Amino acid sequence: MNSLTSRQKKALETREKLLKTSLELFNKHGFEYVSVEQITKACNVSKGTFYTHFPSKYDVILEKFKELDSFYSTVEKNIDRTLPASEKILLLYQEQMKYLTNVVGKDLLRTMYTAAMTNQVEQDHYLISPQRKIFQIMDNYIEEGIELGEFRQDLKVTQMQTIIRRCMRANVYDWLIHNEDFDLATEMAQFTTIVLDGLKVK
Amino acid sequence: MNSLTSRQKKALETREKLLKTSLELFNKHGFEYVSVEQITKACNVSKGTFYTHFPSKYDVILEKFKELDSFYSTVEKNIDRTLPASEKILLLYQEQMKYLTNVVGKDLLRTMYTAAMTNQVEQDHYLISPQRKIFQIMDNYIEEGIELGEFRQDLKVTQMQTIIRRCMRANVYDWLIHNEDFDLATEMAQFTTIVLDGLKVK
DNA sequence: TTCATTAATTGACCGTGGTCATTGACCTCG
DNA sequence: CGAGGTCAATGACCACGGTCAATTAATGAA
Repeated sequence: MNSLTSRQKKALETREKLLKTSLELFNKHGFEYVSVEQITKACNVSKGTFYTHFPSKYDVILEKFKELDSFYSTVEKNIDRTLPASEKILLLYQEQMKYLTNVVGKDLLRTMYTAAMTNQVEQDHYLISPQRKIFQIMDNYIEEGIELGEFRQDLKVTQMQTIIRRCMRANVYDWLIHNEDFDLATEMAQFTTIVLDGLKVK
Repeated sequence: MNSLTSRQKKALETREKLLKTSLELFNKHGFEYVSVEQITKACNVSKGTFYTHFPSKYDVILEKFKELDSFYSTVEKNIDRTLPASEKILLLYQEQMKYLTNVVGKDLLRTMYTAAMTNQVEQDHYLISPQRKIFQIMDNYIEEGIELGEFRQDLKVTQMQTIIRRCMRANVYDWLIHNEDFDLATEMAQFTTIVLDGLKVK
């Protein structure tokens, strides 16, 4: 079962401590205002140690986002299967936006959206990876909507998927660059409704 | 007319030299790979001088974008006035995307989109400032479309404007985070068509 | 038990964007 | 003129994210 050597266990402990402390400090003071040294000092390790566990300061946050997947699975189960695809999509996004607003927060989200542009390294960023649970769920809804004649049939499925995803990022990005807070869930619903309207059979 | 003292003239010269050199170097090596010191050395001034003329490395780029406005005015004149509003909007965006792709380039654009998120300082970033010429033109088209019964009347004008603008940023942002190049103008057209469809009277 | 191998940890070090007290050329006005 | 003020220019300085050769200690084969 637990086939870790004591060395590996210790390393994992260090990693977890760094992760936890980082996120705590980010939440408290904001990502930009927390230095790596501050984190490592709080953990009583050296600066270099941080980088044996995480490729960069940004990558710590990715971990937080990967947690999200389990959340989406829960949401999916609570969505009435008999609803039309477009409404399911709206509901799923609605829940996601609430989560992003209330749990993740503008600061971490901003960091993610920035990293997606600047970290040219990774072939493709998590933000657009089709592996993401939420996209898989969404894709099912879209296929369903096409099959049941709710959506137009003249567009490729992949095109539609791209559009729906882009829709999401559009609202989040705009939320991030507006200092004046607007309600992300509401805006998302409005915008997405219009796009879905454009995707429906006339 | 030219009421500048010789000191002010010299300062302006320095500023222009810095601006020109910066943009040249950015174009040649990429924004991230050009240091402020590199720029100032090429201009035979000290590092500090750069910061008497520009608040930050990013801000140099803003200048480049402000040039854009004259370009939009030209485009507007070449658009057939008798076309429906939705087509005018599409054409204008089309031209903008070409310009961004061919003249501005991914690198500078990415910098802009990043700065919009990170520079919390400014009340509202250029990217969303309603003062931008392109938005003013767009807004006219939208009002026209509503008045002439092309667009739905149940949405506020400002809401529609927000949606159309968000539409633009959505495609640009996605273009920036996809390493795999896609044709920005084409994607923009597809996406915007669908949104405009959702905005039209049924 | 011994000792070469392996991997986590260290912290001095680098280059960067940005700051600011200081300088001195130029401007202004008596 | 000339003195006092102004402001563009300077460059040493700072803090930060990130690197890496050296160190340390756990591991496992003989």
